[in-house]
Amino acid sequence: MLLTIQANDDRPIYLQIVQQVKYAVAAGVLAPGVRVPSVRDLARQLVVNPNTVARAYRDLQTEGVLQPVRGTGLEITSAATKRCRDDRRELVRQRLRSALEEARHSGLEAHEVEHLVKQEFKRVNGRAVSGDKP
Amino acid sequence: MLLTIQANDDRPIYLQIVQQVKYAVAAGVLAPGVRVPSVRDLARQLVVNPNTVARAYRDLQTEGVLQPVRGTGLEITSAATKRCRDDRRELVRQRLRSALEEARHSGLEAHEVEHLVKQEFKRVNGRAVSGDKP
Amino acid sequence: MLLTIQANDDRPIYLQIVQQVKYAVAAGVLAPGVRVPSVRDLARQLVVNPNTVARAYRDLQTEGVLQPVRGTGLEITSAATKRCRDDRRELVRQRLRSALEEARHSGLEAHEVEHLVKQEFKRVNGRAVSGDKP
Amino acid sequence: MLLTIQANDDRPIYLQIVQQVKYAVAAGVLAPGVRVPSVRDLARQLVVNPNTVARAYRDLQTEGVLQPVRGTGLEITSAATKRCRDDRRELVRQRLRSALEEARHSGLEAHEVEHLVKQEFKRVNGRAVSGDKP
DNA sequence: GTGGTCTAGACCACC
DNA sequence: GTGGTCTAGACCACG
Repeated sequence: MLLTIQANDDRPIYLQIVQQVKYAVAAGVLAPGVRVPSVRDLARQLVVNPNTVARAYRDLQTEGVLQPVRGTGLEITSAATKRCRDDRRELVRQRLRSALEEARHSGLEAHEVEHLVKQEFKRVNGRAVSGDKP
Repeated sequence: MLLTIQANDDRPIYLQIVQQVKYAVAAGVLAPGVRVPSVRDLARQLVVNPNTVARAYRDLQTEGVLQPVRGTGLEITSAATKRCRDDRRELVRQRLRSALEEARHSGLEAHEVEHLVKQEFKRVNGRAVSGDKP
Repeated sequence: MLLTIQANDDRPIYLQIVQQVKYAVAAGVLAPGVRVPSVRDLARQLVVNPNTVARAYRDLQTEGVLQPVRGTGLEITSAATKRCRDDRRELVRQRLRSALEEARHSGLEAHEVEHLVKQEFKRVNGRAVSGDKP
Repeated sequence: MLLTIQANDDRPIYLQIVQQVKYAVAAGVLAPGVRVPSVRDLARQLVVNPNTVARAYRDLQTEGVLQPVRGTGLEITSAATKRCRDDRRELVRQRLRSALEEARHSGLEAHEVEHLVKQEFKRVNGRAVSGDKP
Protein backbone atom coordinates (compact mmCIF):
# COMPACT_ATOMS: atom_id res chain seq x y z
CA MET A 1 0.00 0.00 0.00
CA LEU A 2 1.49 3.30 -1.08
CA LEU A 3 0.56 6.31 0.97
CA THR A 4 2.26 9.68 1.17
CA ILE A 5 1.62 12.19 3.91
CA GLN A 6 2.52 15.87 3.59
CA ALA A 7 3.51 17.92 6.59
CA ASN A 8 2.56 21.15 4.84
CA ASP A 9 -0.97 20.00 4.20
CA ASP A 10 -3.53 21.78 6.31
CA ARG A 11 -5.39 18.53 6.92
CA PRO A 12 -4.31 16.52 9.95
CA ILE A 13 -2.18 13.50 9.19
CA TYR A 14 -4.73 10.97 10.38
CA LEU A 15 -7.24 12.44 7.93
CA GLN A 16 -4.76 12.25 5.07
CA ILE A 17 -4.34 8.57 5.82
CA VAL A 18 -8.09 8.00 5.99
CA GLN A 19 -8.70 9.77 2.72
CA GLN A 20 -5.88 8.10 0.87
CA VAL A 21 -7.02 4.68 1.96
CA LYS A 22 -10.52 5.50 0.79
CA TYR A 23 -9.10 6.74 -2.52
CA ALA A 24 -7.22 3.52 -2.98
CA VAL A 25 -10.34 1.54 -2.16
CA ALA A 26 -12.52 3.53 -4.54
CA ALA A 27 -9.91 3.14 -7.26
CA GLY A 28 -9.86 -0.62 -6.72
CA VAL A 29 -6.23 -0.63 -5.64
CA LEU A 30 -7.38 -1.97 -2.30
CA ALA A 31 -9.97 -4.63 -2.97
CA PRO A 32 -12.32 -6.15 -0.40
CA GLY A 33 -10.62 -8.80 1.69
CA VAL A 34 -7.16 -7.32 1.33
CA ARG A 35 -5.29 -6.87 4.60
CA VAL A 36 -3.84 -3.46 5.42
CA PRO A 37 -0.45 -3.07 7.10
CA SER A 38 -0.33 -3.21 10.87
CA VAL A 39 -0.48 0.05 12.78
CA ARG A 40 3.17 -0.25 13.68
CA ASP A 41 4.34 -1.08 10.17
CA LEU A 42 2.45 1.74 8.55
CA ALA A 43 3.62 4.15 11.24
CA ARG A 44 7.22 3.16 10.56
CA GLN A 45 6.72 3.44 6.82
CA LEU A 46 5.16 6.92 7.03
CA VAL A 47 7.50 8.10 9.81
CA VAL A 48 4.51 9.00 11.86
CA ASN A 49 3.32 8.42 15.40
CA PRO A 50 1.59 5.02 15.77
CA ASN A 51 -1.23 6.79 17.60
CA THR A 52 -1.91 8.67 14.40
CA VAL A 53 -2.24 5.53 12.30
CA ALA A 54 -4.37 3.92 14.98
CA ARG A 55 -6.68 6.89 14.91
CA ALA A 56 -6.99 6.66 11.14
CA TYR A 57 -7.73 2.94 11.24
CA ARG A 58 -10.29 3.52 13.96
CA ASP A 59 -12.09 6.09 11.82
CA LEU A 60 -11.98 3.74 8.84
CA GLN A 61 -13.62 1.04 10.93
CA THR A 62 -16.31 3.46 12.04
CA GLU A 63 -16.99 4.23 8.40
CA GLY A 64 -17.23 0.56 7.56
CA VAL A 65 -14.20 0.55 5.28
CA LEU A 66 -12.05 -1.65 7.49
CA GLN A 67 -13.03 -4.56 9.66
CA PRO A 68 -10.96 -6.55 12.12
CA VAL A 69 -10.08 -10.12 11.27
CA ARG A 70 -9.66 -12.02 14.46
CA GLY A 71 -6.06 -12.06 15.47
CA THR A 72 -4.61 -11.15 12.10
CA GLY A 73 -5.31 -7.47 11.72
CA LEU A 74 -7.63 -5.37 9.58
CA GLU A 75 -8.99 -5.95 6.10
CA ILE A 76 -11.05 -4.08 3.54
CA THR A 77 -14.78 -4.78 3.94
CA SER A 78 -16.88 -6.09 1.08
CA ALA A 79 -19.00 -2.94 1.07
CA ALA A 80 -15.99 -0.65 1.05
CA THR A 81 -15.66 -0.10 -2.67
CA LYS A 82 -19.17 1.17 -3.28
CA ARG A 83 -19.11 3.20 -0.10
CA CYS A 84 -15.89 4.97 -1.04
CA ARG A 85 -17.03 5.68 -4.58
CA ASP A 86 -20.25 7.21 -3.30
CA ASP A 87 -18.23 9.21 -0.81
CA ARG A 88 -16.07 10.65 -3.50
CA ARG A 89 -18.94 11.68 -5.72
CA GLU A 90 -20.65 13.27 -2.74
CA LEU A 91 -17.46 15.09 -1.78
CA VAL A 92 -17.20 16.60 -5.24
CA ARG A 93 -20.83 17.64 -5.07
CA GLN A 94 -20.37 19.32 -1.72
CA ARG A 95 -17.29 21.20 -2.81
CA LEU A 96 -18.99 22.41 -5.94
CA ARG A 97 -21.97 23.50 -3.92
CA SER A 98 -19.76 25.30 -1.44
CA ALA A 99 -17.96 27.11 -4.27
CA LEU A 100 -21.16 28.09 -6.03
CA GLU A 101 -22.80 29.25 -2.84
CA GLU A 102 -19.76 31.33 -2.09
CA ALA A 103 -19.99 32.78 -5.59
CA ARG A 104 -23.67 33.59 -5.18
CA HIS A 105 -23.13 35.00 -1.73
CA SER A 106 -20.39 37.15 -3.22
CA GLY A 107 -22.72 38.57 -5.82
CA LEU A 108 -20.78 37.25 -8.79
CA GLU A 109 -22.76 37.23 -12.02
CA ALA A 110 -23.75 33.87 -13.49
CA HIS A 111 -21.57 34.37 -16.54
CA GLU A 112 -18.62 35.24 -14.35
CA VAL A 113 -19.06 32.00 -12.46
CA GLU A 114 -19.32 30.08 -15.72
CA HIS A 115 -16.11 31.71 -16.84
CA LEU A 116 -14.37 30.74 -13.65
CA VAL A 117 -15.63 27.18 -13.91
CA LYS A 118 -14.40 26.79 -17.48
CA GLN A 119 -11.10 28.41 -16.64
CA GLU A 120 -10.45 26.13 -13.73
CA PHE A 121 -11.78 23.11 -15.56
CA LYS A 122 -9.24 23.64 -18.30
CA ARG A 123 -6.53 24.22 -15.75
CA VAL A 124 -7.28 20.99 -13.99
CA ASN A 125 -8.12 18.77 -16.95
CA GLY A 126 -5.90 20.28 -19.57
CA ARG A 127 -8.73 20.51 -22.10
CA ALA A 128 -11.99 22.33 -22.72
CA VAL A 129 -15.44 21.42 -21.47
CA SER A 130 -18.03 20.52 -24.06
CA GLY A 131 -19.64 23.61 -25.57
CA ASP A 132 -16.51 25.63 -24.97
CA LYS A 133 -14.82 26.89 -28.14
CA PRO A 134 -11.11 27.34 -27.47
CA MET B 1 -23.76 46.29 11.75
CA LEU B 2 -25.48 42.91 11.76
CA LEU B 3 -23.31 39.95 12.61
CA THR B 4 -24.31 36.53 13.77
CA ILE B 5 -22.00 33.98 15.26
CA GLN B 6 -22.84 30.30 15.36
CA ALA B 7 -21.59 28.10 18.13
CA ASN B 8 -22.02 24.99 15.97
CA ASP B 9 -19.77 26.35 13.27
CA ASP B 10 -16.42 24.63 13.18
CA ARG B 11 -14.71 27.94 12.52
CA PRO B 12 -13.51 29.83 15.59
CA ILE B 13 -15.61 32.79 16.64
CA TYR B 14 -12.97 35.37 15.86
CA LEU B 15 -12.76 34.03 12.31
CA GLN B 16 -16.50 34.19 11.85
CA ILE B 17 -16.36 37.83 12.85
CA VAL B 18 -13.46 38.54 10.52
CA GLN B 19 -15.14 36.88 7.57
CA GLN B 20 -18.51 38.46 8.14
CA VAL B 21 -16.99 41.90 8.39
CA LYS B 22 -15.14 41.27 5.14
CA TYR B 23 -18.37 40.13 3.52
CA ALA B 24 -20.14 43.25 4.64
CA VAL B 25 -17.28 45.37 3.32
CA ALA B 26 -17.23 43.59 -0.03
CA ALA B 27 -20.99 43.94 -0.31
CA GLY B 28 -20.71 47.66 0.36
CA VAL B 29 -22.72 47.43 3.56
CA LEU B 30 -19.65 48.69 5.38
CA ALA B 31 -18.22 51.50 3.30
CA PRO B 32 -14.78 53.06 3.75
CA GLY B 33 -14.73 55.55 6.58
CA VAL B 34 -17.57 53.90 8.45
CA ARG B 35 -16.83 53.19 12.10
CA VAL B 36 -17.34 49.67 13.39
CA PRO B 37 -18.85 49.05 16.83
CA SER B 38 -16.47 49.26 19.75
CA VAL B 39 -14.87 46.06 20.94
CA ARG B 40 -16.99 46.13 24.05
CA ASP B 41 -20.25 46.87 22.27
CA LEU B 42 -19.83 44.16 19.69
CA ALA B 43 -18.79 41.74 22.41
CA ARG B 44 -21.96 42.54 24.32
CA GLN B 45 -24.09 42.24 21.20
CA LEU B 46 -22.64 38.87 20.22
CA VAL B 47 -22.50 37.63 23.82
CA VAL B 48 -18.82 36.96 23.40
CA ASN B 49 -15.68 37.86 25.29
CA PRO B 50 -14.27 41.28 24.36
CA ASN B 51 -10.87 39.67 23.77
CA THR B 52 -12.36 37.56 21.02
CA VAL B 53 -13.70 40.61 19.24
CA ALA B 54 -10.41 42.39 19.82
CA ARG B 55 -8.60 39.49 18.20
CA ALA B 56 -10.89 39.69 15.17
CA TYR B 57 -10.43 43.45 14.89
CA ARG B 58 -6.69 43.06 15.22
CA ASP B 59 -6.61 40.55 12.39
CA LEU B 60 -8.73 42.88 10.28
CA GLN B 61 -6.19 45.59 10.90
CA THR B 62 -3.25 43.47 9.80
CA GLU B 63 -5.27 42.66 6.67
CA GLY B 64 -5.71 46.37 6.06
CA VAL B 65 -9.50 46.29 6.34
CA LEU B 66 -9.71 48.30 9.54
CA GLN B 67 -7.62 51.19 10.73
CA PRO B 68 -7.57 52.82 14.14
CA VAL B 69 -8.77 56.37 14.62
CA ARG B 70 -6.99 57.25 17.76
CA GLY B 71 -9.11 57.11 20.83
CA THR B 72 -12.36 57.03 18.90
CA GLY B 73 -12.42 53.51 17.54
CA LEU B 74 -11.81 51.68 14.29
CA GLU B 75 -13.02 52.45 10.81
CA ILE B 76 -13.10 50.78 7.40
CA THR B 77 -10.04 51.69 5.33
CA SER B 78 -10.37 53.20 1.88
CA ALA B 79 -8.71 50.17 0.29
CA ALA B 80 -10.93 47.72 2.13
CA THR B 81 -13.66 47.31 -0.47
CA LYS B 82 -11.38 46.29 -3.31
CA ARG B 83 -9.33 44.07 -1.03
CA CYS B 84 -12.36 42.19 0.25
CA ARG B 85 -13.87 41.76 -3.21
CA ASP B 86 -10.61 40.38 -4.55
CA ASP B 87 -10.49 38.05 -1.58
CA ARG B 88 -13.94 36.72 -2.28
CA ARG B 89 -13.34 36.13 -5.95
CA GLU B 90 -10.14 34.30 -5.15
CA LEU B 91 -11.92 32.21 -2.57
CA VAL B 92 -14.50 31.13 -5.14
CA ARG B 93 -11.74 30.27 -7.58
CA GLN B 94 -9.91 28.16 -5.03
CA ARG B 95 -13.01 26.26 -4.01
CA LEU B 96 -13.90 25.56 -7.62
CA ARG B 97 -10.40 24.37 -8.29
CA SER B 98 -10.47 22.15 -5.24
CA ALA B 99 -13.78 20.64 -6.31
CA LEU B 100 -12.63 20.05 -9.87
CA GLU B 101 -9.35 18.55 -8.77
CA GLU B 102 -11.25 16.27 -6.47
CA ALA B 103 -13.46 15.28 -9.38
CA ARG B 104 -10.51 14.58 -11.62
CA HIS B 105 -8.71 12.72 -8.89
CA SER B 106 -11.88 10.67 -8.41
CA GLY B 107 -11.93 9.68 -12.05
CA LEU B 108 -15.25 11.33 -12.83
CA GLU B 109 -15.92 11.85 -16.53
CA ALA B 110 -15.99 15.39 -17.87
CA HIS B 111 -19.68 15.17 -18.70
CA GLU B 112 -20.46 13.91 -15.22
CA VAL B 113 -18.70 16.91 -13.74
CA GLU B 114 -20.58 19.21 -16.04
CA HIS B 115 -23.79 17.60 -14.95
CA LEU B 116 -22.91 18.10 -11.31
CA VAL B 117 -21.97 21.72 -11.91
CA LYS B 118 -25.25 22.48 -13.67
CA GLN B 119 -27.23 20.64 -11.05
CA GLU B 120 -25.65 22.51 -8.18
CA PHE B 121 -25.74 25.78 -10.04
CA LYS B 122 -29.49 25.49 -10.40
CA ARG B 123 -29.85 24.47 -6.79
CA VAL B 124 -27.91 27.48 -5.61
CA ASN B 125 -29.18 30.08 -8.06
CA GLY B 126 -32.66 28.78 -8.70
CA ARG B 127 -32.24 28.91 -12.48
CA ALA B 128 -30.30 27.36 -15.29
CA VAL B 129 -26.91 28.31 -16.59
CA SER B 130 -26.71 29.63 -20.13
CA GLY B 131 -26.68 26.82 -22.67
CA ASP B 132 -28.73 24.64 -20.40
CA LYS B 133 -32.16 23.69 -21.73
CA PRO B 134 -34.56 23.18 -18.83
CA MET C 1 -0.73 80.02 14.82
CA LEU C 2 -0.91 77.42 12.07
CA LEU C 3 -0.95 73.80 13.20
CA THR C 4 -2.02 70.71 11.32
CA ILE C 5 -2.74 67.41 12.95
CA GLN C 6 -2.84 64.12 11.09
CA ALA C 7 -5.07 61.27 12.17
CA ASN C 8 -2.91 58.74 10.35
CA ASP C 9 0.21 59.77 12.21
CA ASP C 10 1.35 57.18 14.69
CA ARG C 11 2.11 59.88 17.23
CA PRO C 12 -0.70 60.86 19.57
CA ILE C 13 -2.41 64.11 18.72
CA TYR C 14 -1.31 65.88 21.88
CA LEU C 15 2.30 65.11 20.97
CA GLN C 16 1.85 66.45 17.47
CA ILE C 17 0.62 69.70 18.95
CA VAL C 18 3.51 69.86 21.40
CA GLN C 19 6.07 69.21 18.71
CA GLN C 20 4.59 71.62 16.22
CA VAL C 21 4.48 74.38 18.79
CA LYS C 22 8.10 73.70 19.61
CA TYR C 23 8.95 73.75 15.92
CA ALA C 24 7.27 77.10 15.50
CA VAL C 25 9.13 78.43 18.53
CA ALA C 26 12.47 77.13 17.32
CA ALA C 27 11.83 78.62 13.90
CA GLY C 28 11.03 81.98 15.47
CA VAL C 29 7.45 81.95 14.24
CA LEU C 30 6.35 81.99 17.85
CA ALA C 31 8.51 84.51 19.65
CA PRO C 32 8.82 84.91 23.43
CA GLY C 33 5.90 86.85 24.87
CA VAL C 34 3.46 85.85 22.16
CA ARG C 35 0.16 84.50 23.45
CA VAL C 36 -1.07 81.17 22.17
CA PRO C 37 -4.77 80.52 21.39
CA SER C 38 -6.98 79.41 24.24
CA VAL C 39 -7.50 75.71 24.74
CA ARG C 40 -11.05 75.97 23.42
CA ASP C 41 -10.11 78.02 20.37
CA LEU C 42 -7.31 75.74 19.32
CA ALA C 43 -9.48 72.69 19.94
CA ARG C 44 -12.15 74.13 17.69
CA GLN C 45 -9.62 75.07 15.06
CA LEU C 46 -8.03 71.61 14.99
CA VAL C 47 -11.36 69.78 15.39
CA VAL C 48 -9.95 68.01 18.37
CA ASN C 49 -11.04 67.27 21.89
CA PRO C 50 -10.24 70.21 24.25
CA ASN C 51 -8.75 67.71 26.68
CA THR C 52 -6.15 66.91 24.06
CA VAL C 53 -5.12 70.55 23.63
CA ALA C 54 -5.09 71.01 27.38
CA ARG C 55 -2.78 68.04 27.71
CA ALA C 56 -0.44 69.49 25.10
CA TYR C 57 -0.36 72.90 26.78
CA ARG C 58 0.28 71.26 30.12
CA ASP C 59 3.27 69.41 28.71
CA LEU C 60 4.55 72.59 27.12
CA GLN C 61 4.38 74.31 30.48
CA THR C 62 6.24 71.45 32.11
CA GLU C 63 8.94 71.86 29.48
CA GLY C 64 9.17 75.57 30.12
CA VAL C 65 7.97 76.60 26.67
CA LEU C 66 4.70 78.11 27.82
CA GLN C 67 3.91 80.05 30.96
CA PRO C 68 0.61 81.29 32.29
CA VAL C 69 -0.09 85.00 32.24
CA ARG C 70 -2.45 85.80 35.02
CA GLY C 71 -6.00 85.73 33.77
CA THR C 72 -5.16 86.13 30.10
CA GLY C 73 -3.92 82.70 29.04
CA LEU C 74 -0.55 81.29 28.08
CA GLU C 75 2.44 82.85 26.39
CA ILE C 76 5.81 81.76 25.04
CA THR C 77 8.54 81.99 27.68
CA SER C 78 11.72 83.97 27.13
CA ALA C 79 13.84 80.83 27.34
CA ALA C 80 11.66 78.92 24.90
CA THR C 81 13.55 79.65 21.69
CA LYS C 82 16.93 78.33 22.85
CA ARG C 83 15.31 75.40 24.55
CA CYS C 84 13.41 74.32 21.46
CA ARG C 85 16.43 74.68 19.19
CA ASP C 86 18.52 72.53 21.51
CA ASP C 87 15.70 70.01 21.60
CA ARG C 88 15.64 69.73 17.86
CA ARG C 89 19.34 69.21 17.52
CA GLU C 90 19.23 66.56 20.22
CA LEU C 91 16.30 64.85 18.52
CA VAL C 92 18.24 64.60 15.28
CA ARG C 93 21.21 63.21 17.14
CA GLN C 94 19.14 60.58 18.87
CA ARG C 95 17.48 59.45 15.68
CA LEU C 96 20.79 59.18 13.90
CA ARG C 97 22.20 57.21 16.77
CA SER C 98 19.20 54.92 16.79
CA ALA C 99 19.55 54.31 13.05
CA LEU C 100 23.27 53.67 13.25
CA GLU C 101 22.92 51.37 16.22
CA GLU C 102 20.29 49.46 14.35
CA ALA C 103 22.65 49.23 11.40
CA ARG C 104 25.48 47.98 13.56
CA HIS C 105 23.22 45.57 15.38
CA SER C 106 22.10 44.30 11.99
CA GLY C 107 25.64 43.59 10.92
CA LEU C 108 25.62 46.01 8.00
CA GLU C 109 29.07 46.91 6.70
CA ALA C 110 30.32 50.45 7.26
CA HIS C 111 30.33 51.18 3.55
CA GLU C 112 26.78 49.93 3.22
CA VAL C 113 25.68 52.30 5.95
CA GLU C 114 27.51 55.15 4.25
CA HIS C 115 25.76 54.29 1.03
CA LEU C 116 22.38 54.33 2.75
CA VAL C 117 23.15 57.63 4.42
CA LYS C 118 24.13 59.27 1.16
CA GLN C 119 21.16 57.80 -0.65
CA GLU C 120 18.69 59.04 1.91
CA PHE C 121 20.47 62.37 2.27
CA LYS C 122 19.99 63.00 -1.41
CA ARG C 123 16.42 61.86 -1.24
CA VAL C 124 15.64 64.25 1.57
CA ASN C 125 17.72 67.24 0.51
CA GLY C 126 17.59 66.90 -3.21
CA ARG C 127 21.33 67.18 -3.58
CA ALA C 128 24.54 65.35 -2.74
CA VAL C 129 26.55 65.50 0.46
CA SER C 130 30.05 66.95 0.23
CA GLY C 131 32.54 64.38 -0.96
CA ASP C 132 29.89 62.62 -2.97
CA LYS C 133 30.41 62.71 -6.71
CA PRO C 134 27.08 62.42 -8.42
CA MET D 1 17.56 30.26 21.94
CA LEU D 2 18.56 33.24 24.05
CA LEU D 3 15.98 35.95 24.46
CA THR D 4 15.76 38.66 27.05
CA ILE D 5 12.75 40.79 27.70
CA GLN D 6 12.95 44.10 29.48
CA ALA D 7 10.12 45.38 31.61
CA ASN D 8 11.36 48.95 31.26
CA ASP D 9 11.17 48.83 27.49
CA ASP D 10 8.26 50.80 26.10
CA ARG D 11 7.63 48.11 23.52
CA PRO D 12 5.14 45.43 24.52
CA ILE D 13 6.62 42.09 25.53
CA TYR D 14 5.18 40.20 22.58
CA LEU D 15 6.87 42.67 20.23
CA GLN D 16 10.20 42.30 21.95
CA ILE D 17 9.93 38.57 21.40
CA VAL D 18 8.96 39.00 17.76
CA GLN D 19 11.81 41.36 17.07
CA GLN D 20 14.43 39.34 18.89
CA VAL D 21 13.43 36.20 17.05
CA LYS D 22 13.67 38.08 13.77
CA TYR D 23 17.09 39.38 14.77
CA ALA D 24 18.25 35.88 15.57
CA VAL D 25 16.91 34.64 12.25
CA ALA D 26 18.55 37.45 10.30
CA ALA D 27 21.82 36.82 12.10
CA GLY D 28 21.65 33.14 11.20
CA VAL D 29 21.45 32.06 14.82
CA LEU D 30 18.06 30.59 14.03
CA ALA D 31 18.37 28.81 10.71
CA PRO D 32 15.48 27.56 8.58
CA GLY D 33 14.11 24.27 9.86
CA VAL D 34 15.19 24.88 13.42
CA ARG D 35 12.45 24.40 15.98
CA VAL D 36 11.76 27.19 18.42
CA PRO D 37 10.98 26.46 22.07
CA SER D 38 7.40 25.54 22.85
CA VAL D 39 5.07 28.31 23.91
CA ARG D 40 5.04 26.97 27.44
CA ASP D 41 8.81 26.53 27.68
CA LEU D 42 9.61 29.99 26.41
CA ALA D 43 6.96 31.44 28.68
CA ARG D 44 8.56 29.72 31.65
CA GLN D 45 12.03 30.82 30.59
CA LEU D 46 11.01 34.46 30.16
CA VAL D 47 8.73 34.43 33.21
CA VAL D 48 5.89 35.58 31.05
CA ASN D 49 2.36 34.42 30.39
CA PRO D 50 2.10 31.68 27.73
CA ASN D 51 -0.52 33.74 25.91
CA THR D 52 2.01 36.49 25.39
CA VAL D 53 4.46 34.09 23.79
CA ALA D 54 1.64 32.58 21.75
CA ARG D 55 0.76 36.03 20.48
CA ALA D 56 4.35 36.63 19.43
CA TYR D 57 4.58 33.25 17.70
CA ARG D 58 1.28 33.90 15.95
CA ASP D 59 2.54 37.22 14.63
CA LEU D 60 5.71 35.52 13.46
CA GLN D 61 3.59 33.04 11.57
CA THR D 62 1.59 35.71 9.79
CA GLU D 63 4.91 37.30 8.86
CA GLY D 64 6.03 33.99 7.41
CA VAL D 65 8.96 33.56 9.79
CA LEU D 66 7.55 30.58 11.67
CA GLN D 67 5.48 27.70 10.41
CA PRO D 68 3.70 25.03 12.40
CA VAL D 69 4.80 21.43 12.24
CA ARG D 70 1.65 19.71 13.25
CA GLY D 71 1.62 18.58 16.82
CA THR D 72 5.35 18.98 17.24
CA GLY D 73 5.78 22.72 17.46
CA LEU D 74 6.94 25.61 15.30
CA GLU D 75 9.99 25.92 13.10
CA ILE D 76 11.80 28.62 11.13
CA THR D 77 10.57 28.80 7.54
CA SER D 78 12.96 28.51 4.63
CA ALA D 79 12.18 32.06 3.50
CA ALA D 80 12.67 33.50 6.97
CA THR D 81 16.32 34.48 6.69
CA LYS D 82 15.96 36.64 3.61
CA ARG D 83 12.74 38.14 4.89
CA CYS D 84 14.27 39.17 8.20
CA ARG D 85 17.39 40.58 6.61
CA ASP D 86 15.34 42.68 4.23
CA ASP D 87 13.29 43.86 7.16
CA ARG D 88 16.34 44.98 9.03
CA ARG D 89 17.85 46.84 6.14
CA GLU D 90 14.56 48.60 5.52
CA LEU D 91 14.30 49.50 9.17
CA VAL D 92 17.72 51.15 9.09
CA ARG D 93 16.76 53.02 5.96
CA GLN D 94 13.57 54.33 7.50
CA ARG D 95 15.29 55.48 10.65
CA LEU D 96 17.98 57.25 8.69
CA ARG D 97 15.37 58.94 6.56
CA SER D 98 13.44 59.98 9.63
CA ALA D 99 16.56 61.46 11.19
CA LEU D 100 17.56 63.29 8.03
CA GLU D 101 14.08 64.65 7.47
CA GLU D 102 14.04 65.87 11.03
CA ALA D 103 17.39 67.53 10.42
CA ARG D 104 16.16 69.19 7.28
CA HIS D 105 12.92 70.22 8.91
CA SER D 106 14.98 71.70 11.72
CA GLY D 107 16.98 73.82 9.33
CA LEU D 108 20.33 72.24 10.11
CA GLU D 109 23.02 72.90 7.53
CA ALA D 110 24.26 69.98 5.43
CA HIS D 111 27.71 70.13 6.99
CA GLU D 112 26.22 70.11 10.46
CA VAL D 113 24.29 66.96 9.62
CA GLU D 114 27.41 65.36 8.22
CA HIS D 115 29.23 66.24 11.39
CA LEU D 116 26.51 64.65 13.47
CA VAL D 117 26.50 61.53 11.32
CA LYS D 118 30.25 61.09 11.64
CA GLN D 119 30.17 61.77 15.34
CA GLU D 120 27.47 59.22 16.00
CA PHE D 121 28.99 56.74 13.60
CA LYS D 122 32.19 56.81 15.59
CA ARG D 123 30.31 56.56 18.82
CA VAL D 124 28.45 53.50 17.66
CA ASN D 125 31.16 51.74 15.72
CA GLY D 126 34.20 52.83 17.64
CA ARG D 127 36.03 53.93 14.52
CA ALA D 128 35.87 56.51 11.77
CA VAL D 129 33.97 56.39 8.51
CA SER D 130 35.99 56.43 5.33
CA GLY D 131 37.00 59.93 4.35
CA ASP D 132 37.11 61.01 7.94
CA LYS D 133 40.53 61.99 9.27
CA PRO D 134 40.79 61.05 12.93
C1' DG E 1 3.59 16.68 24.69
C1' DT E 2 2.18 20.58 21.04
C1' DG E 3 -0.35 24.96 19.41
C1' DG E 4 -5.16 27.16 19.04
C1' DT E 5 -9.16 29.15 21.04
C1' DC E 6 -11.86 31.27 24.49
C1' DT E 7 -13.13 33.45 28.91
C1' DA E 8 -12.50 36.64 32.76
C1' DG E 9 -10.60 40.42 34.57
C1' DA E 10 -6.94 43.79 35.09
C1' DC E 11 -4.10 48.07 33.76
C1' DC E 12 -2.53 51.44 30.37
C1' DA E 13 -2.45 55.49 27.03
C1' DC E 14 -5.27 58.32 24.43
C1' DC E 15 -9.33 61.21 23.41
C1' DG F 1 -15.35 56.49 26.30
C1' DT F 2 -11.71 53.91 22.97
C1' DG F 3 -8.26 50.09 21.64
C1' DG F 4 -3.87 47.65 23.36
C1' DT F 5 -1.50 44.70 26.44
C1' DC F 6 -1.03 41.26 29.86
C1' DT F 7 -2.22 37.57 33.17
C1' DA F 8 -4.54 33.38 34.65
C1' DG F 9 -6.71 29.43 33.71
C1' DA F 10 -9.64 26.49 30.94
C1' DC F 11 -10.76 23.27 26.93
C1' DC F 12 -9.78 21.36 22.37
C1' DA F 13 -7.54 18.78 18.40
C1' DC F 14 -3.41 16.71 17.06
C1' DG F 15 0.66 13.56 17.52
